[in-house]
Amino acid sequence: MIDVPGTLSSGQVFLWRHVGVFWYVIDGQNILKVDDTGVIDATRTITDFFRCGDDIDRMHESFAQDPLLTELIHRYEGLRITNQNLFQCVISFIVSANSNIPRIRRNLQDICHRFGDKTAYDDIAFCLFPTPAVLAGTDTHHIRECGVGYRAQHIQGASAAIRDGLCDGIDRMSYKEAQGTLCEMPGVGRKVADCILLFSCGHLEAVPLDRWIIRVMHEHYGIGDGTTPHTTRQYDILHDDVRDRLGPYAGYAQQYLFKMARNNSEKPLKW
DNA sequence: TGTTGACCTGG
DNA sequence: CAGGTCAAC
Repeated sequence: MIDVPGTLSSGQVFLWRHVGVFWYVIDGQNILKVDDTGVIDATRTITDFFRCGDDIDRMHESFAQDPLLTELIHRYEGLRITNQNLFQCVISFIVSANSNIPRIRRNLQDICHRFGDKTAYDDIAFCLFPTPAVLAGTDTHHIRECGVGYRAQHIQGASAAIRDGLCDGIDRMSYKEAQGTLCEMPGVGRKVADCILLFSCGHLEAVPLDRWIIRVMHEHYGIGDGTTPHTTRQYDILHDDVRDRLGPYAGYAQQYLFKMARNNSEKPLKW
């Protein structure tokens, strides 16, 4: 069973709307229609957005020696890792850098409204995510008008790289190979790359080390010092330690821990 | 290789 | 400060 609202609001995916009993998810040039059981229809292709093939039972077993994760998989039962459109995922997490979730959502919505094709589905108006070619051909001055600030340059550069085929065949690359490819794009460092590797390339060993996770790993596991790594080498060392500790489903574990950290935070979450 | 700051925007 | 990245010492 999938916890659809819980998954959609877990900070992996930003462009979704709740209308009546359905959720509509913008995924590149595709719109997914989702109910509480999962994807039931789409404008283009029905994709396995919620990764229904993942062996959740096996994941539970791999967490058996970890009391915290064992508790969290029950508290947040049904939380999934998503499988998103690559380009939209790249831009989403470039936009996320040094920002916050309410603003990330607003920025991405603005990008769709200004540069994406308008369409209708179930008599509801939507704007699709723009194509790489469109954003690559847009002056950074106009991209900035979406409120993304200095990231506009990165968005344009990454769009051009993808339009020119940089990421072709990335699904067949190893974790390290794909990481190297992704990090060639402006605005994509280790953390953003891990988000893309996990949410779009199916690498469950990818663990995005953001401020929240770094804090949790220090406080609950005694790994790292709780401060954000500032060099790639530092990030890699910490990543190896975290991955070793969380196991083969480290990416899932990260998502549970991220959810916990945010839910325990002082301020009420703004969705 | 390691260290330091700047960087758009808005809550 | 916020789900980092980049570039100049």
